[in-house]
Amino acid sequence: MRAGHTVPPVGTSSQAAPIRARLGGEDELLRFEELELLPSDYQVRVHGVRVPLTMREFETLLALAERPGRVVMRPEIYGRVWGGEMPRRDRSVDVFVRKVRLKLAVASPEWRYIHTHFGIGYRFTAERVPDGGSK
Amino acid sequence: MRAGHTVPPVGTSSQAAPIRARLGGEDELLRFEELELLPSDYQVRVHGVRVPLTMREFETLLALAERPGRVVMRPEIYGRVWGGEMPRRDRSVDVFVRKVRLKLAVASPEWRYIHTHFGIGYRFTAERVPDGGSK
DNA sequence: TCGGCCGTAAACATCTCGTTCACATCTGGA
DNA sequence: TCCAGATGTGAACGAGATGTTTACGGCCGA
Repeated sequence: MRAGHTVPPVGTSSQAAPIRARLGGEDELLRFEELELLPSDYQVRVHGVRVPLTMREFETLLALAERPGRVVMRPEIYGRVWGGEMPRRDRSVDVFVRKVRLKLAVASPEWRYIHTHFGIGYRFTAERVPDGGSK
Repeated sequence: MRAGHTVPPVGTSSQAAPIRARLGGEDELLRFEELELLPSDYQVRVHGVRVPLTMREFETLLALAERPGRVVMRPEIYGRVWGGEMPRRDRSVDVFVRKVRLKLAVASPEWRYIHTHFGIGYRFTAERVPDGGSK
């Protein structure tokens, strides 16, 4: 599936297309501003420091980060991470998006990565936090 | 339905036919001067900046933008967005056209996109604002 | 065996948006 | 010019979506 995804249709301002560097023909490296994702070994780093995401958290993040700038609907995220149909009223995606948001906010306070689209889903885009994180 | 729509027969002055760029065989991109519509994930952009439309607002806009230069009657818009018959005296379409107009005016002040045809309906056409916005 | 980590689930809190109504303004015909 | 209907405008409300917190139980390594 990762093979089929396309570059986001529009080159948004600060949002750069992910840099995919092939290392050894297997590893993949996704970069978004301060964030570095290494899908091959479930790692996330900021400034070289590891962000302690669990398996599910990482997969949730990856489901979004693979389509930067695009709105991904919950059922799609669910299918990608948990597999199968998303049960009605299931909140798993929301809960894990929150967990990821928290950990990313700790590691990279100046940036906001996951954005909510009401009634639709979530969108991954690196955007600078307005205030700078003083709050 | 989006598949069946044709380029509008009307060769309005500044109104260019929408450019539809297929990306990944799924995405669709409608362009009208500064406006970019991405039906696949409910996004609208002006100069790369996202216009924060809600679901209904987007659908209302899309119902018009899919037929640029043509006058679309309220019942048709209603059926496309809300589904079913439009109740007598219903003002939903009007209210949402206004909301869309406001947001588009903020994002793209130099252009006017939605035009009223009294007693008939609305027409989507990108037209430059005469004065430049100072009214 | 024990303790900590993790995923799940449920409940509560908060926020957003669609709907609806009331009133203002405009249009076109009489 | 006047009137009736159409359209523009602004705001309040409630339902539902999303955010947040907590508790529970299983798993796994020490």
